Amino acid sequence: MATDIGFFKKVHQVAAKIPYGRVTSYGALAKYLGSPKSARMVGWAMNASHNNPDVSAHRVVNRLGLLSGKHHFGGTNLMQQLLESEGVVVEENQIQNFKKYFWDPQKEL
DNA sequence: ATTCTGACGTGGG
DNA sequence: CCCCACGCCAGAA
Repeated sequence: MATDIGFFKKVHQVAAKIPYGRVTSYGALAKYLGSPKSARMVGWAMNASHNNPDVSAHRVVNRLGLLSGKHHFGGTNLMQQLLESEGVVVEENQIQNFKKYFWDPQKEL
């Protein structure tokens, strides 16, 4: 049923709305979904989002702006390249001016 | 069925 | 400042 939306699906739907050139954190998404302590699941959901072309998992990083999930992007610096191609500055696997690029679903959605 | 692990975050010592 | 433990849910062995 379409009403059977689980945590993963919710994550996918929100993640799919992350604007171009913006990033957010797993915790922020989790919090928006009503489970601030389920940040891990958000990351897990990203793993499942490989089937969802609408979900850009590379725009989701941990709360420090670290590309913690880059190892799941083909195993190379693909994630960083994608971000940089969107105008996001990434250095040492960490997003610079993270706060500036940060997209808060609670605030902007 | 049980156990462990995993793209995290917060809190306590 | 650093280290450890807990919570959360799903999937794999």
